[in-house]
Amino acid sequence: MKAAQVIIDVPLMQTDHPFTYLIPDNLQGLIQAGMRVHVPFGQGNRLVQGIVVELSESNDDENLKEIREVLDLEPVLNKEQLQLADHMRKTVFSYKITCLKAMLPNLLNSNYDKIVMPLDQETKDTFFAGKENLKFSTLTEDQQVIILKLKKEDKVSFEYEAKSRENKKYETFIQLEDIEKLRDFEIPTRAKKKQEFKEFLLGNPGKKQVKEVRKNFSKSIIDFFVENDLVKLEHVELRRAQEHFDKIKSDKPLVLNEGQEKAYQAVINGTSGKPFLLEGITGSGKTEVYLQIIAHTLNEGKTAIMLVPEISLTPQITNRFIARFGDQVAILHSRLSDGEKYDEWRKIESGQAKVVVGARSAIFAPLENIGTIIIDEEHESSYKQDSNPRYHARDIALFRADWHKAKLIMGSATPSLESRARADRGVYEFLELKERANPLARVPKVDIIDFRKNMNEKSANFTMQLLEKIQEKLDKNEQIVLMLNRRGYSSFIMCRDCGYVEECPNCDISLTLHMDTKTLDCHYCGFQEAIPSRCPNCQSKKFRYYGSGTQKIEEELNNLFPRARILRMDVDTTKKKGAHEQILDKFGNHEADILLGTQMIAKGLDFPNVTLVGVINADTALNLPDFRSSERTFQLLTQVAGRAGRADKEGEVIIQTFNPEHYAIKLAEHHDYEAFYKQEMQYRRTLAYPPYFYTVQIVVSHKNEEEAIKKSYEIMSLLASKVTDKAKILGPTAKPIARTHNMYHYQILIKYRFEEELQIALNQVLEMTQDKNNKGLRIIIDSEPQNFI
DNA sequence: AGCACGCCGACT
DNA sequence: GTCGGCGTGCTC
Repeated sequence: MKAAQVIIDVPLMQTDHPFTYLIPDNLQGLIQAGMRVHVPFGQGNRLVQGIVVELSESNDDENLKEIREVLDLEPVLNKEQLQLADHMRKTVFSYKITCLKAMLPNLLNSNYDKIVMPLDQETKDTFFAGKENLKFSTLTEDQQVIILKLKKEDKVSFEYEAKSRENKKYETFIQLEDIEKLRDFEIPTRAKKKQEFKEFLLGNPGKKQVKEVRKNFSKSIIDFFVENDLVKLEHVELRRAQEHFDKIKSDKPLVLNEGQEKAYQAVINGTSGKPFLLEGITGSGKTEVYLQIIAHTLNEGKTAIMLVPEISLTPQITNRFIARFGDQVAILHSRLSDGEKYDEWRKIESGQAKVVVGARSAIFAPLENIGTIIIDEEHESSYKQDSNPRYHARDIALFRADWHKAKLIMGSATPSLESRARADRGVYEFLELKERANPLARVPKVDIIDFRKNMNEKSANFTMQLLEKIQEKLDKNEQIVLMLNRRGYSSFIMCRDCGYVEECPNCDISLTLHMDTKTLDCHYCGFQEAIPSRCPNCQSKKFRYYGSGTQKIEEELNNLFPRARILRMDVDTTKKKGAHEQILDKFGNHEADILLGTQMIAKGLDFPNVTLVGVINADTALNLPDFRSSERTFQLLTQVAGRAGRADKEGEVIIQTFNPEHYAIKLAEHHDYEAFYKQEMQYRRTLAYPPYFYTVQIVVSHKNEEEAIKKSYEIMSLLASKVTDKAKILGPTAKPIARTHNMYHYQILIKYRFEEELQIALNQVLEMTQDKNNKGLRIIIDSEPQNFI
């Protein structure tokens, strides 16, 4: 009999393989690989969603269950995506279903529920109050407990339900059927409203929104005309994020300068099949090159994906794509609602969209015939997903570019060392943009101020130099961007008498002070409490705020420059949907003089009136226990520095630091990426870090600290026995934040070059979690981790 | 995960 | 003597 191989939506090691289901007669011929189905699973035959990965033949098996229903008319995953999932399963150490689901919009995942039905009259009359059935999920927790008891007593039965959440938005339109027929249709003169509607229709024979018509005419009037076949109602599928598109004026390609033209030609004429690394200084006009490459791709009848880091996915950027390519563009944004994401997904899937602009997950866009994939700001660590499946968009891009024989372009002003090194070895083709696109815009002047030598009694956060510059720019009515490097650095509350610092009860970190909500928050587990009025330890009232959160700096700025208008942009002020854009719009319209924010202001903003960029604390990230901290600091400083003086006005940058001699800071002063690259490579070589070595991190967590330690040593020796002596195993060590969510975390880092057995060994480690004497053990395997904190 | 089967303590 | 607690194991 015909059967299908189905991957079940139960993300566990034991179920991480295809299950065989028979295809019942009524579904014969309807099922294809890549479709979603509902299948009965387990002894209770509860319905779960699954994805058909293959059709097969079953010879005898009457032990197999049948597929209950198909959710799609067409596959939602194509052959390429199914293969990609296979590839991911081998490389990212997460379950196949998790990989598959990463490629689908959330709305295509089913919700599960149980319909409860009473089996005897008494139960029906009492608990069900006469109703035929109840939805399990609508009951309170107490009621659910009662139902489970009734089930045991055989007084109720369950029917399992699985429902796709898929929903499309429709708009109803009125369409006039036949104008002659309407004209001849007689309406009694007494029916004033109907007469009026007839006149209205004759005057406006085109298609009209029911929503609009209903403002003047009631539903019964419209129904009367529908019943008499004078008009018909049409349900038209609507795209939820559409309105926005219509407002953007289209534009024309700009003339490329020599450098841009060279890069453009190299890409479109390239035949080697190698990916390109485009290293271009800030303001060198990379985006215009991308736009023209995409235009070329579209001319060839192919499609394109453009990846941008989430924080740079601002209207400023997306509008440029919409202006150039109009309705062929689909934007995938993490701020979109599930419905909006689903609409964009379908626009792509149907072939209507040819250019997809989006953050990390947009790399899975269901485009056919891809000609170009571009990854902008290639070095951004946000391209690596830090939850399952832990994929790097770059790796997915390599797979897809290979499959489609598409051009892959990775661009950055400060490429990741991994990519830059590959360009050196000829794995990537190296392209450079050395001039600014606007020849009038000069490279900003960068001043490094040594914090230690320039203490200021007026302020703990600002040197005199920076304060004077701010005043100077304010006097000239020019704008200022101030960046607070908040990584590993935030405000906490400490008792002056006994030194007590309030810590999270679940995690070993101090709580962060939030003045706006008057609370202490844990940034890891979300724990929140009111600021205590006395020290919980010694009852003293002398609390002091330490550290410099943006809120604190804002307050200080308000005192120092009472007349300056200040905008603050950080996680707290951008939580709300659209808040991000609002703040930037306001600043762009010069409704504020100073924009104060965390790293999010460093990315891709372009404000011509900004002539001063101040970095309040350049080096807080430098001290983090992460081998990429220098690289990150250099990238960040180079990026913010690029924010100053992009138009005709000269820009100035002031960097305050405690480590003025550090190469990451000194080389940022001269925007010297190549020198930084050379120096950092030496350091990576001596310490055997990427790009000289690959890394894989194993995090072992358990509620009980001893258990966590014991298991991590077990895992370490298992792995040690499988790798060659060329691989280096570090740890196990406690994670920098050893406890979060009431779990203890230990990590092992393996550095290696060629280890054939490693992948198999790591999968064995994953299987260990399933062992019954490893209850409560959680293991995360992260290949090429981006963050070590 | 979620459900069934199965083996031990406190109740009619 | 039974009810129901949750530990153990399986899911096409």
